[in-house]
Amino acid sequence: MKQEMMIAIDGNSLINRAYYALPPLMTKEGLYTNGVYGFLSMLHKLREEYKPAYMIVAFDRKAPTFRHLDYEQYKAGRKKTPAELLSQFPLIKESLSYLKIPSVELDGFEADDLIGTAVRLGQERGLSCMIVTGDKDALQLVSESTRVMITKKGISEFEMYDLEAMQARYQMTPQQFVDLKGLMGDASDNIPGIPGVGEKTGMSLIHQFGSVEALLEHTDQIKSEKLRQKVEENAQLALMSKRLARINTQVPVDIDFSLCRCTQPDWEALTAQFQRLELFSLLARMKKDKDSYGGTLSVCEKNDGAKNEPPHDALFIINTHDEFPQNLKQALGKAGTVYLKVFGDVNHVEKSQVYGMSLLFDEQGYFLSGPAHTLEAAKIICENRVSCKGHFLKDSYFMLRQLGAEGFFTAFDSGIAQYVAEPGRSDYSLSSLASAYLNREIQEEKAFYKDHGQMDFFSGLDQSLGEYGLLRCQTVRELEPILEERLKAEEVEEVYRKIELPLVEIFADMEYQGFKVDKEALLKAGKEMRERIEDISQAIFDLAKESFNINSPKQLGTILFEKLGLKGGKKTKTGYSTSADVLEKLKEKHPIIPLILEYRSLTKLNGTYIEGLLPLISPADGKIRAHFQQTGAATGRISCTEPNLQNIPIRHEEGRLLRKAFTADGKDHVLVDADYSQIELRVLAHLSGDEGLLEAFRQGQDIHKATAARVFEVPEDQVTPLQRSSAKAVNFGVIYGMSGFGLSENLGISRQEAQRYIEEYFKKYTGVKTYMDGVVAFCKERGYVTTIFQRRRYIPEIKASNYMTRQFGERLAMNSPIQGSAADIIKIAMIRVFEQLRDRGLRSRLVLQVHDELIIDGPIEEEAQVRELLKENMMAAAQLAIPLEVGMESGSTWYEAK
DNA sequence: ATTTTCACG
DNA sequence: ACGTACGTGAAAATG
Repeated sequence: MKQEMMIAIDGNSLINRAYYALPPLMTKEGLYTNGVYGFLSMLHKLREEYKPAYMIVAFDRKAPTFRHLDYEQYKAGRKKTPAELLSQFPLIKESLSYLKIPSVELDGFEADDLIGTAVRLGQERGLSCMIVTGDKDALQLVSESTRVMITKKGISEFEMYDLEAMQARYQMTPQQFVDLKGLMGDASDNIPGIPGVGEKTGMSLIHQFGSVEALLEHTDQIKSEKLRQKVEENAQLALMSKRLARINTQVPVDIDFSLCRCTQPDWEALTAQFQRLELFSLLARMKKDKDSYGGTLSVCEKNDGAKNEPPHDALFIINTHDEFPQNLKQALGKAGTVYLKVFGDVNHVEKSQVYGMSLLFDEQGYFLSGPAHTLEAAKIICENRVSCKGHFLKDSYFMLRQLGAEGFFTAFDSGIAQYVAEPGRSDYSLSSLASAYLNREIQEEKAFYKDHGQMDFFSGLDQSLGEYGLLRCQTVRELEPILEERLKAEEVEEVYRKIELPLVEIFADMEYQGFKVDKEALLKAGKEMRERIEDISQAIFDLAKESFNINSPKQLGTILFEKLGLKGGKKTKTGYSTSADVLEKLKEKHPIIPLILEYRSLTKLNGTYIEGLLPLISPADGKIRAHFQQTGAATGRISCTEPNLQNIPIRHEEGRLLRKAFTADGKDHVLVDADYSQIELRVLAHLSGDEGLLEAFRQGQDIHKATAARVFEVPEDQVTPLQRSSAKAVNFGVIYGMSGFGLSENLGISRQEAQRYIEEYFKKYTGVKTYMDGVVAFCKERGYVTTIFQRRRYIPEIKASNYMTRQFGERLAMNSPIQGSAADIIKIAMIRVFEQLRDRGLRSRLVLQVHDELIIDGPIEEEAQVRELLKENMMAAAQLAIPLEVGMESGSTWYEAK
């Protein structure tokens, strides 16, 4: 029979190695986990590779050890363990308890001693032993039946030492290793040894004499006079160092080997723990290797574990020249659910080219080659209201919409699900989810195309695309229960199902519709602008008496603050700030300043809004089709890219004129633009229940004026314009999680003054103050904040040790529920508006959302209906403590409709 | 790839 | 003594 093995691990050593070897990892709750992850990965790998029968982990204690009693300076000067690492110890110990691996620690002893003792006891029971540590001290424990694994590089490379390897590397016995350390000491433990003796000298002395004691007895035989003197002078140090270095294998500790015996973990507790620590892939790995964990496994347990390999669903390729199979038509119509993915080059300027569509339902995969089959299948899916599931279905829907299919029922979207569970991530790709949750590496779509060159769906490449599509569908299917469970656990299912999922097709449709643009108007505006830019540049160069790149903040800073000697050049890491608010203050100081401001404004308009937009206008129909990013903002807002139509100028007339180029789609059409009035302050009034704020809204007051009257203690009809605009800034400040500094910067007043405004505000709106304090306290306790509709945002920053970061976290905690609730509300309104337009058979369409504003393009004859429908649904989207108010304009261009 | 600036809510 | 108002995206310069 093969000898059974015990693995004994130096916990502290391995956690330290893991912590320093891996980049920082943080959960959305703010827990640091790189040490936990690295440690448990190593543990799993060891278990997998060596299949030990017993395992044990030893830890150091804070209390002084017997070595400290011997030598006060033992381990003196060690750096304090960073808090980010310290916090991971309890997490590891908890995990070990679920893994049913005992951890031992004892006041007065180090992990080394406990390991030495455990190994001795193990040997007495006839076990072979393996010690795992990063500390070479343990080499003294090597024996016939014990080997030592020393971490070498990162968390996956170890170096194995048995008697043979020790002989080869050091030409000495394990016992002599203690002697070696007696001579050379150990800087990290502050063990002195003999000054000037390092590994080289130490080893040669050991080779010559055998031990410290023998050396001290025969110092006359030392060849070098200098060395002899040093050894004699430091004889006591050497003896003490040797004592310190010797591991105590006789620690009075009771080790219960029945508890060390490897067995199945408490999977339930371990799963919960690993989900909290977001160690999804490690969990998957452990479950996959369940059967190597020892103990007994019931049959059913064995089957649900490993999910690394996708199941073998049958794959059918339907080529373009094939007839659309009759049986597929029927089966698809009857399918309750289909996982789908459309392949093509998604194009918002030219028409997209569709390669084909992957489907997975009833354990069968299909690849429908070419647009004709794809459209036919899509129509069946829509007509039969088959539940659609996929990853970022918006992209598939967009292409299907272009082909002519609409009316999908979205039942699961893994990208959106991950966003709701964890908004604010930067990567929501299927490959990242597959790797995190399933421990499966899959290619990104782009990488797939790169590997397979130009797609040619009339040839044999369908096979590989079909296989890839099936794999994607399978991966989504496997992610589904995991993500659904997560959404349930986080209580965000409602927001996901009722708000986010219905929006998937709506954004696809809005992208399909696009916004009509008057290209000629843009070209004309651009021409004028470039002429003015030319003139202004000349004037600037004349004043500067040299020409330079005005766009370069660096060059501009040099000209302004060095050559022209202007003052006030402050901030930024790299040099002078030349931002508008700095220049604004210098306006009167030099005639070049206003010119630069004008230059900046014009180049911005021309570069971003004319040159930037022109290439995005579709030659086919003169429309711009933005990309709506449903996972773009951590608060629940959407973002908009390529181009960003959510930041088209409006605040200054010069830029606002560009909105004349955004038009209704044809002479018989009109744009209707509806916006919420003060939605964020209304949300604040609702959330805080502040009587003053609520009353102001109930009475339909000008909210900034009302705030001014209270803060400055003047009757409302005597509020000056300056007071009103200051109060407006204060109101914004409240929403942003106001700081004295921020307000003072914004208003250009002193910090003390700004602080007074804030104090005055909170004195008058005590409900708001109480609410803000409450939401921060809630976040500190739970790690997240919620919106009215229970959307969550985790804010790890709020527990940061860094003051600035923590303050930032507090501002996020104050702002996110407000911004997020407003985002929820307009999203709900969008869904209702979209559905009603469809149900009433209207031809008007949503074309844009700008956070508190919805824009519809439609036939003039529908205008009255659309206006009513918009207002009704926007107002009814949420029942707050006060009514929501909606403003509305319409016109043939966006300029007029706003 | 990062920084600065500026457009919007 | 820090060095900040919240949420985005695009363009241009610079490392």
